[in-house]
Amino acid sequence: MSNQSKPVYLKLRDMIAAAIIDGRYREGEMLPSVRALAAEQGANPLTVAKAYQQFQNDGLVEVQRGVGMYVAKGAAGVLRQREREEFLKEEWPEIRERMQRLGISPAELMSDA
Amino acid sequence: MSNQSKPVYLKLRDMIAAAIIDGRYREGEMLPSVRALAAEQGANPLTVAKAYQQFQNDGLVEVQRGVGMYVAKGAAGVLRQREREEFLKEEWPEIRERMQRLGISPAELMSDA
DNA sequence: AATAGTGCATCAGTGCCATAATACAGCGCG
DNA sequence: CGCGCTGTATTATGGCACTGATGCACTATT
Repeated sequence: MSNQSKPVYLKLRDMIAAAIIDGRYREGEMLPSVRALAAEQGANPLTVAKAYQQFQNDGLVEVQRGVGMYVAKGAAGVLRQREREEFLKEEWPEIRERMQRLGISPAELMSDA
Repeated sequence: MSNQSKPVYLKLRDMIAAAIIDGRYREGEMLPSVRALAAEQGANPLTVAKAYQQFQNDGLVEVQRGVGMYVAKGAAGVLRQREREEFLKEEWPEIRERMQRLGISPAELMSDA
């Protein structure tokens, strides 16, 4: 679902958020430059910048102009907590309702790791 | 998630599909007319027509020109089966991965009815 | 100073979505 | 027939989000 018709900058945003939460981008470390990530992902630098901007506004990354962007202290925790609440409050109720409608029992989903 | 920035015609499509699966629009029964549903939902008749069209192409509703549209026989089953497969194959893996990342255990969500 | 790397702002182009205003075509009923 | 209800086709238009190209401002390094 997330890899289909979703805007590129949102896919990038989720990708970056996941990397921060998972610790692949560690706190205090430098993030990939706009141009570098753009080249790596085959996207436009501006699109990548737009993805980064969301984190700047929330203070989750600190910008040093002419240098680069760094993961702020505590960003991983804040991000995980925020997404957690968002998931439980906004997304899960609809998912649950949908499963109920489609007759999908929770048991059959728990099997694999 | 489904009620946010999604195009109107897709929201209507999902709404109608849910109604058919739940049996609120029963097989053989007449669907709300394009104009009626448009007025009820505060949407444009053309947008409603666009939503209905998806079902016509799949033969899930039968059109009697000048009369109205009827839910085809077996539409509910086909629809539920199709959405079921789509959910299990496309959506659930990503949901599961996300839950894992956020540290949400499936068990705590399945409890209530 | 020169250079190359950062992020950022501005402007423009493109495509999808939604709407509007009509007009047309088929059916049922009085 | 005449009226009113169906769905459908056409064309045009405005809005909005996404994407993109270019150039500028800033910093570190040499």
